[in-house]
Amino acid sequence: MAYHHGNLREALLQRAAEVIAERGVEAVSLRGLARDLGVSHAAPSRHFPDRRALLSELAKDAFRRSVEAMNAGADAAGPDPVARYRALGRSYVRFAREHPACFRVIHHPQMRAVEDESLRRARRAWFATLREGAEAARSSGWHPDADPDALIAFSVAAAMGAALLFADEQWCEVLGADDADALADAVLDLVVHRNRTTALPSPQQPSP
Amino acid sequence: MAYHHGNLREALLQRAAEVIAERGVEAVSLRGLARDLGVSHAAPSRHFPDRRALLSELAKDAFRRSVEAMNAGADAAGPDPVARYRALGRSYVRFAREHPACFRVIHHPQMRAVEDESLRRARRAWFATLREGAEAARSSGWHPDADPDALIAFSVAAAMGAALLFADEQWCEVLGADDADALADAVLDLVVHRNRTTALPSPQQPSP
DNA sequence: CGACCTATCTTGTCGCTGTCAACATTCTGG
DNA sequence: CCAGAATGTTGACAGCGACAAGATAGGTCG
Repeated sequence: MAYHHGNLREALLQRAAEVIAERGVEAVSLRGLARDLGVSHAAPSRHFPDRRALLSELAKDAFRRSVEAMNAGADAAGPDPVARYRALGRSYVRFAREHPACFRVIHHPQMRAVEDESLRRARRAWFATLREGAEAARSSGWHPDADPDALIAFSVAAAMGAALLFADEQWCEVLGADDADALADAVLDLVVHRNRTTALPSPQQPSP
Repeated sequence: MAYHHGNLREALLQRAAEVIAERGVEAVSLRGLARDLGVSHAAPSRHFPDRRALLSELAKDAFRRSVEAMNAGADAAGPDPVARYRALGRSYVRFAREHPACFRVIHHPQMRAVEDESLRRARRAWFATLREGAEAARSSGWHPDADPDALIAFSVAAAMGAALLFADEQWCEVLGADDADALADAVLDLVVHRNRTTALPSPQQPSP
């Protein structure tokens, strides 16, 4: 048995993600992770000064991966900005559903108080991705008359709210969603619904 | 000094709400509350078997008060179901902004796992309030062609997302909202925006 | 009045946690 | 090869939730 674990840092992050997925963020304890990995109770402190730092690292990675997923979804949706914007939101909700641990740690109250600048940057990058998508969609006929700031705030609220809802088993049950993915898509259709009060210049759009 | 506190239960709830507003749900500890109130560390256990029970009680009360606020807002908005529905959402966001402790405890991850039946009922009552408002609005011309279940889910997602956003100082800053209340109203306008693809029968509506 | 009962609060204890300090081992670069 | 950095261990301390046993107050009924 090696004295050095070899890759304790990554092992801690991975095991923490498992614990979060199984029993929530609250159930993550540095000592518990150390036990699970067969190292001494203070070993994690060599890689993360405190519990928050570990969760912060997880959150940072979760933001990065969710942005990747959103961009990939948008790219797969083709050139139309509104379609891309819808795919952005859809990808975020899917990401939240497929990676509950990531989503939970991102939105955990404890993470709101963290000062860590790199985490802040990750959060801002996520926001920027959504904002740019919303602005492009607006330029392309999505609520062209609305206040841009309001549209962005609406986008963030809808994305977070939908992800919160559909990543939560209890909420899905309350909503009576047999097929949560389908219901999530229907909700996104309502978000992205083109505002027909003004004529749309863009010629090609599969009427929703 | 009386041996009996007299009204320890209420004092605990009140102090816990203060702590949540100041430092978040995580900062609430039974021992800390006991210290603040000048009683012994085990005194709270006579009124709440464990920490969860205290938070659950706070959440229950928060649900009750938010439903009251929503109903009051709707009643003040007059008879038009769409206007009432919009007021419902607006009142919820305002409630979240004015009572951050209530909102935080309601949506705290730890509260999702609670078995307490009375808490479940309180949550369902909140949901029912929003659902009925959404269904009435639909009957009155709000997205009449959309799937009712999707409309309800959209309503819940938008309400939770908007409240999450506008009850959070950091998010308000990121959104660049000088006047968060005004921006929240603009977001709600986007949510409640009448779908003009179908003619609206109702005669009186202040076009947004 | 006094015995009793119940609700309430206190004291003491246990195991868990995060965090720090001191020490041990392994790895690595010069 | 060896000094220092990186990594892991051991030990300790305070704070926490939770439980058990005992103390005190308020009321009830003889």
